Amino acid sequence: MPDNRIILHVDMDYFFAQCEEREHPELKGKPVVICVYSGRGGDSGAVSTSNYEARKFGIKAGIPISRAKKLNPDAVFLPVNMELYRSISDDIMEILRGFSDIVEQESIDEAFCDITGKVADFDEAKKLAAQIKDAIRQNVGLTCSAGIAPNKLVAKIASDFQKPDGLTVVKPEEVRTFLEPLKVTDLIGVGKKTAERLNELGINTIGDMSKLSIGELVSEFGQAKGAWMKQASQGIDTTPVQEREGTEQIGRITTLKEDTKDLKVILDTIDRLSGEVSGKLKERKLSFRSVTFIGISTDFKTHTKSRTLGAPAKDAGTIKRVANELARDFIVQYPTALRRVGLRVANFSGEKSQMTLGEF
DNA sequence: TCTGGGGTCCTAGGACCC
DNA sequence: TCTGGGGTCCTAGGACCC
Repeated sequence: MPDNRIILHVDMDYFFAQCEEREHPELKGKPVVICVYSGRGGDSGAVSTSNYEARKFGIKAGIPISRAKKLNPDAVFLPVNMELYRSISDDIMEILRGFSDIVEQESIDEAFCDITGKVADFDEAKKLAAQIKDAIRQNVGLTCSAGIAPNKLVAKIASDFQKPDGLTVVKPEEVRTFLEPLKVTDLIGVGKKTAERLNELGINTIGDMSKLSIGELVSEFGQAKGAWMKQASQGIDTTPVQEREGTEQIGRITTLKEDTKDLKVILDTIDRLSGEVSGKLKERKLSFRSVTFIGISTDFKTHTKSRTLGAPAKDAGTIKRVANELARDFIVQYPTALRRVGLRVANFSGEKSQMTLGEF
């Protein structure tokens, strides 16, 4: 796929917190912090999202709630309300579908649109993006940031470039100069670990990275990743915008009231999670073939035990039974206290979304 | 100041098959 | 004494993302 495409990335601004501001207008202008409480009592848990007022105090996603409270005790702390966010997300995706034939929802608050067939050039694309932003503001009452570029990789970086309520266009001839000064972690797919290794090699910016040979990158990061890094650093990305086929896995994970090695506590928790997972499977009319037990030890290391069944299953009983066996095996193998336990099913069959026939 | 919960994608080694 | 090559599936773990 040559890069003569026009790709739009839409990213909602501080989504969860903005949803709460919409529902509770009295919150506007105050620092708002959306929290995931662990259930261990008090302020145990982590920050999921915060609005820009809260970010001024250093309150950002991932930090402990207790720390956020020290940074600003007067901020408004709210628990996540996923149902609300999901329904608002659905409304936003509907609007995007009205403007673009191909919409790939990337997460609850982000999507790519391939608007190549909708506009003649990047100037028209910019006008269309402005219309989309208006439509979302008018109909949903939220602001977002948009990025337009010849591919997904650059469009995503562009949407993040000016926030909130931004609109950034990167034309094909501007891609290299746009990327050059940015940090390597601005490339989606380059995280903390990869950045550390790059920094050790004296590579800090995407421009630095593009000067490494493919051979150097491959010998350091392996064939697939190295080759991808060379391309990405030059702003080359040919992955198509595609409707997602449906989810690949469904899981539930929870923090235990206290760290434990007690098999009974773990099995009781697994029973509860099995029920929740099978409920989700039922909604989506899916059968699974593999079950994974997830144990996170007190040192925050993740361990898994999984099993693939000979034939697809869909009932809560099977999940419960297999998960129980896996949990027992796990306890024998890792005689370590657990902080969190989880369950995941995958290898789905059943109501896969239908093929789109319109194109043929 | 103690650290949530939901995902996707990739890798490496071993089993197994032709 | 030396002993192919390719493919797929499964398990466990890791990096990364929101």
